[in-house]
Amino acid sequence: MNKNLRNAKNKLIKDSIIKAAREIIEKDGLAALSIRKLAKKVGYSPAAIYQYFDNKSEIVKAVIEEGYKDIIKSIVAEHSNFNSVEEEIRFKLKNYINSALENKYYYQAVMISEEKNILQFTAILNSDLRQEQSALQILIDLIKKGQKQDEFSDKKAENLAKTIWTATYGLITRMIIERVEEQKKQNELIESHFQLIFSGIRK
Amino acid sequence: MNKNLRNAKNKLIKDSIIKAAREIIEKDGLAALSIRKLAKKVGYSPAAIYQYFDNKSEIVKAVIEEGYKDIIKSIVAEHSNFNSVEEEIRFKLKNYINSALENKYYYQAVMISEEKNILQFTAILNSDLRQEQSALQILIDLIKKGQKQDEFSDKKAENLAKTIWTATYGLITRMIIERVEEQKKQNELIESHFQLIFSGIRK
Amino acid sequence: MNKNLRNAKNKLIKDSIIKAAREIIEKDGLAALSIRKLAKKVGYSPAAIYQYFDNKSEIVKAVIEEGYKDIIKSIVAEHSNFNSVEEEIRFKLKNYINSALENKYYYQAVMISEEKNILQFTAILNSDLRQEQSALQILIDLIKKGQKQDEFSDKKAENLAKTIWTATYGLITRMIIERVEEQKKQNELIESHFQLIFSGIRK
Amino acid sequence: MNKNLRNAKNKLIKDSIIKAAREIIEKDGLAALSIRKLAKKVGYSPAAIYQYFDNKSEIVKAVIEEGYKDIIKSIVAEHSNFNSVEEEIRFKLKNYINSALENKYYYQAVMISEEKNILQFTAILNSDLRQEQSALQILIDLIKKGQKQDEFSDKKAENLAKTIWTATYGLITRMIIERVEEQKKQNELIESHFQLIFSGIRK
DNA sequence: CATGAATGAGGATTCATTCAT
DNA sequence: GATGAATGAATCCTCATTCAT
Repeated sequence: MNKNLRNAKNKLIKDSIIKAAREIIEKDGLAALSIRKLAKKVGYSPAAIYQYFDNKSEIVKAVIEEGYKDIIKSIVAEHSNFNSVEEEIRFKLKNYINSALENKYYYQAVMISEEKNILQFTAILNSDLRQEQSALQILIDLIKKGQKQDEFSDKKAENLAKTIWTATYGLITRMIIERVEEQKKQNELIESHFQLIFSGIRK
Repeated sequence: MNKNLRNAKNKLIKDSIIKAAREIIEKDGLAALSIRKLAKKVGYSPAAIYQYFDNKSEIVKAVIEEGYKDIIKSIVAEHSNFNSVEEEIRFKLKNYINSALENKYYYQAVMISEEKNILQFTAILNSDLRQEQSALQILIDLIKKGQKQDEFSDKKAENLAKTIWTATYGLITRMIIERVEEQKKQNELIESHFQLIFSGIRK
Repeated sequence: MNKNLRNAKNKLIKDSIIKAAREIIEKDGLAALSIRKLAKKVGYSPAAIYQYFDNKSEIVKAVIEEGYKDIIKSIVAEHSNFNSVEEEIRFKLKNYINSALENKYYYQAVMISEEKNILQFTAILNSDLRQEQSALQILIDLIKKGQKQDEFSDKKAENLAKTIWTATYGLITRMIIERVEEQKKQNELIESHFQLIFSGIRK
Repeated sequence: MNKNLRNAKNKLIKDSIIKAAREIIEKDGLAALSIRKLAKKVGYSPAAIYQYFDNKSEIVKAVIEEGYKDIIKSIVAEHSNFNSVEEEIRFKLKNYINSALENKYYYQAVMISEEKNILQFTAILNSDLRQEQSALQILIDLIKKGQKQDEFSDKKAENLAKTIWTATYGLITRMIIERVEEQKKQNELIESHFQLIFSGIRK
């Protein structure tokens, strides 16, 4: 159908805009994203952008949504069999960390933003802001599972999850800012991080 | 000497500019710092600012350089007698967290910076960058003390310190970004954070 | 005939565009009329509009041309029996004023226009421009009637009519611009206006 | 003094901006006034304009204020001895009308505007909007004077004044729109207008 | 030493209009 | 006939920076 074709084409262009926006953010930070720069990168006039998005903030939202999905995927990623819940959480957090480190500046730009649009995806602590709770919720569920299996101690799962999450965020961010890029060093830090966490919650 | 006098005066003015800039950053965030606003606050013309700093980014650099010391002070602050090393660490970290939360935007601006001059103060993980290791070193020393007193388990003190530090940084940063401002909520999160850490290192 | 059919259809669409434009003007003022808004309202694409009108100003012209007749109708409206000519004039002017106030922005757009096509309908003073003199002529005739019946003084009827007309136009326009919308206030002003006029022409 | 000189220079430029703005308005209407056009006309960059005015609306306000003063002056203009209040009012209104006709488009642009900034000067009917009531107040005072001297009938002075004013506004506006430019015709219309008014209020 | 004046570049949007399809 | 896509020009406004004075 003609209409389908058009929709597809439309989506293609939308995607190319999002991609360009993401690249700008990754390279120069969220603050550097301007419609003009974006349009130039995509090869359109600034006005043309508005045919695909209502305003800048819609673009930002789309970029984040799109991009955050990727990061979240890493934590949702199923894996056949784990010997313990700890192993499962380790595996998922590791995935998340790697995924974040592969998109350093993008991750940072996104996580630092105080725009409502974005906080709705990134908020961990403030549930008033959060809309999609997937990431945190998954962690909470896993902890509860671990508690049921008598693997973890009986602290409030939500608090544990939040704490683990902020701690992990801190680790990732410092690694990015301080340019810890050597695999070995990264792994050492991550391992140390996990050890602290899990000796903290293990029974 | 004439020259000395001039230098002194020059430094005085530079300092007043830095102070004003810091206040603006703290009040409205780094993005809100403009030369015009700054000049107005200092009582000079925008052009005059350029007699003391080459450009805006020099000012930002100076502000940040100038001020991390304040934040660090909070952790050095001596306090007479503690019943345990844990108590001492809790006390100092709490001080640090409070100090950071009292200077939210400023703290964030400082900690996010990737300038070498600044990383020299703020780097936790990358010892190549760090020059003055005070903050981290204090924590390492405390952990070692706790280990000697058989209070803490025998993991590598430096790694523990780094992990605690990045975790704490993560907590602070998320509280700032997500505007967790209620005292009660803050304390709950901080307590949860401490519990995880200390059950992780306690013997 | 095919051609006739086509023409008819064409006119139908043109009319729907004009109608939509008029509604926009009436609702938000002439300045708010944009092709996009118009197209949306008619259910066409902006580009389609250009198949029926060369450009925006043609549309505006058409809207205005189309519609003054409506306003004029209000003054022609017959009414059975009046006790005096004054009463009749009052009745008709009141009708006219109300009709104008019900189409505020539209009325204003029409009356302000300096297009020849439109002045042909709206001109009061300049008889060179006026073609259809209905509105003014009616007033002139009424005044003459009043003079014959010894109700009005013997000034030149045409001048009186023009003066009454411009005065009424002034009243309406100021009420629109200054948003005098309360019925009571409107009536008070209109009554005061009539009193001045009629004590000016009564014998 | 240096400062005085600067202030004077500053005022000169401000005035030149106002003058240019006024010319644009007179030529193409208020809607055509843009900062860019204005800057070009004055020979400055758009940004420079903002050194003299905070924003566009301040400019518009200044233009009106400045210009409306001129028009108002005409009505305030003292004249030695009048034989009657009627004569005085006639004289002042005549001045006002002439002054308006000398600045046709400017007058129209100003009087048609619905911006609060401007209505504050131009509002006649709606005293909520009006701030500087000079023009209307003068007329009210004159009417009261005429009533005291038993020259005018005892209708409510404020209503009379408003009615006279809106009527006069209507006359002026129609003369402008319909391009009644011949002196003789203008005078005839004005005279007819005055006759209606004064036979309406004379005792 | 200080500043007022000036600017170019850039910020987000909106608009009338065109043109290939 | 109709439209989606595209654009250039315009809107107001802000900013860091420069320079003559």
